[in-house]
Amino acid sequence: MKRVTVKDLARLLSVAPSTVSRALADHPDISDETKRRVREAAETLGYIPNLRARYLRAKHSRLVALVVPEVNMFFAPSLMSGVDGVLRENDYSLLLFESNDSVVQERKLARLCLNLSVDGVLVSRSSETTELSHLDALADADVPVVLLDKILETDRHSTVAIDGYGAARRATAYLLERGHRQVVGVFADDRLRISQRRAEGFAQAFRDQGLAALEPAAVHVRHLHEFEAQVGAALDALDEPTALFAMSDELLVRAYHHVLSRGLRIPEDVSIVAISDGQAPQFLYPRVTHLRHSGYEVGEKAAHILVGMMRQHYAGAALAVTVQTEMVEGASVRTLQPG
Amino acid sequence: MKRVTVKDLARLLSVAPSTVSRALADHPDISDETKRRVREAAETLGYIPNLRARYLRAKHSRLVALVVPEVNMFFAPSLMSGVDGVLRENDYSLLLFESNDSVVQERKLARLCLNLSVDGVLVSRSSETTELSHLDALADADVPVVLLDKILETDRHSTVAIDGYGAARRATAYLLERGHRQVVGVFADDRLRISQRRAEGFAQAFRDQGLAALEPAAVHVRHLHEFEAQVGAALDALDEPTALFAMSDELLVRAYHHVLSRGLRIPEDVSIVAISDGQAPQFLYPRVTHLRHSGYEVGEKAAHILVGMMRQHYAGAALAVTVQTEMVEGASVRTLQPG
DNA sequence: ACCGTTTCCGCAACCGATTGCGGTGGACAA
DNA sequence: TTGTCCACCGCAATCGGTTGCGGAAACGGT
Repeated sequence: MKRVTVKDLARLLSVAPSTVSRALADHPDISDETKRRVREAAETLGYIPNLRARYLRAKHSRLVALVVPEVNMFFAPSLMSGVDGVLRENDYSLLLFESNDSVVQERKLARLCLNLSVDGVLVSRSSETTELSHLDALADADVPVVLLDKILETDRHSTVAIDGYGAARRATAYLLERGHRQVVGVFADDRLRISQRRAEGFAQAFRDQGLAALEPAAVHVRHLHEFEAQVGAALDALDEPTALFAMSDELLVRAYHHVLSRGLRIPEDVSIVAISDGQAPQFLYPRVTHLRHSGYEVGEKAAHILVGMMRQHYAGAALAVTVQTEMVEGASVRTLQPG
Repeated sequence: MKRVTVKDLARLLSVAPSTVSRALADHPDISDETKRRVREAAETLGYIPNLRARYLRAKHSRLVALVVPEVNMFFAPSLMSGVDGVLRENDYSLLLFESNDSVVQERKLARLCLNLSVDGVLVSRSSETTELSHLDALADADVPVVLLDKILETDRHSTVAIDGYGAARRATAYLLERGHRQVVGVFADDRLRISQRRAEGFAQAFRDQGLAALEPAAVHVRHLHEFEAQVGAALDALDEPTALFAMSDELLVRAYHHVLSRGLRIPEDVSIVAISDGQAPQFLYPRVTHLRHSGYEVGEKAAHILVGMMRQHYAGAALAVTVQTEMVEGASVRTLQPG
């Protein structure tokens, strides 16, 4: 069934397409009688306005692209929900792209965004991405870009991310304050800024407690399939590890499984804390004490900033928003008796 | 910075826009010399083709909408990845929409798809959706629709879903064959076709073993916050429950936590099996025996069918694809000694 | 020298809308 | 009667491309 267009309506009613357009838009230049007739015809013929045509003319698309490294079960869903909610409220539609953790792909996608003339782009960078030059083309074309979650320091684009440093520091302090000394920190790829920052927070917590002498055991897991081997080795390297810190949900659930499969109990033998969005800690047993950061909130904030930029056709300077985390106590940490 | 258009290039080179267009498309009517000049100019001026304009003219959009009830951490991510992969291969872009489990929203989104003239739609229906009339408008406009995962029987649209009935039946049989008799089945909202089918498979397994007399204990959890109460009651109602079946990951992780928090051990006190996409069973301890169905595969298949339909501008009859599940043994089930 | 082919390119319409500007016709005042 | 104003609507351009058709120039053959 061919779609009905403004021209079809115009022909049927023996008026000009422009009249139909204006009538539908309730323009004051059109008489009530004509408006009525046009609306009626539109209704009975099942006229469906073509937004793409309208937007082409208006030089925008009301499309926003979200580029993520991969849609994994941790974090991505809540982030996407946050973004989606804000965009829907503002009548934007969400284009989802996966970069599969490849810069090449990320570059292609940036290009595609330009080709589709999206109004704005949200990027969570791939692990391969070490510089942002491929986003320059977007900025050059006046397409606002906001980096979220997995960001890179930059003053060209606004960024939204959690305070990973602070969260790691507080989480680690939580363990140290309860007498833990033999702590293994589990981090993701050390080439990621996000991992580096959290590892710094981890180390800083030791210094805060005057334990600088204690070399903190930090493991950086580049590939998940090496998890068992790496974390296992780190655990073995310590005399008697009593606690473990995981910088993300993904690492937390693996650490959880690893610890239990070693025959160790939580928290009797090993205590665990993590940085998490709070879902996994809920269904693991015992519930895991964690510094909760809302992916939803990160998505929302980033989307809000983007919407603002799109509205004002580019606002002022680039923002660098940091989302704070909140401590949620579970039952995964034991307080050690001194001695 | 204003974007360079075909007309700009044409003006600069003193040729017609049509010539530029054809040169860029490598049309045989254009001389090599002209093609060279055009390409060079396009390169130096940083010409970026506007796909929306091109597609408008071509009467398509290379946009595919994916409508899901909610982007939760279970299932949705893998499904989306599967869809995304296939679409990307075929040069379609993915529009993601959340219906928030509301029919009203689902209806609005269907309308939006029409307004944006997407080339195809993938729908996982909301829990409120009991009939598909709001999708008729799409079909009427020759927009192919494929239902996936959370489907509804229909002969108007193609569907892709897993064999929930068979999976539930096999999973339950697995327990019964190992001597379990006091089995609690945990299901989602009983108004969902998907829950009903799985509950049927659950019940059928009992009949298969000649245990029809044994009234199977099936719990339907409509709202997650009632989980503890409902499943707790079901467990209490049995003399000595020895096993539990969960129809989804979401229910599995909650059941896992619930069982452990009761002080019961897995599998010594309670055995667990589930239908799952295989992620959660990997990081729970012990690993959970499950019937694995790949959300990725569901997404892929649905996307493939859709692409086929879009290509041939509507294929033949509606397909009803059923994705089979595969048994993955963990260590969550104990074999009971008779007596 | 004449005619048929090629080669190469431009005109103008089109996709489906929106919008600036100009024009017609009627009402009404002078 | 003439002028003015307003209500109402259409023309044509525009967004940024693609494409059917036709035509000019060059070329080749006889």
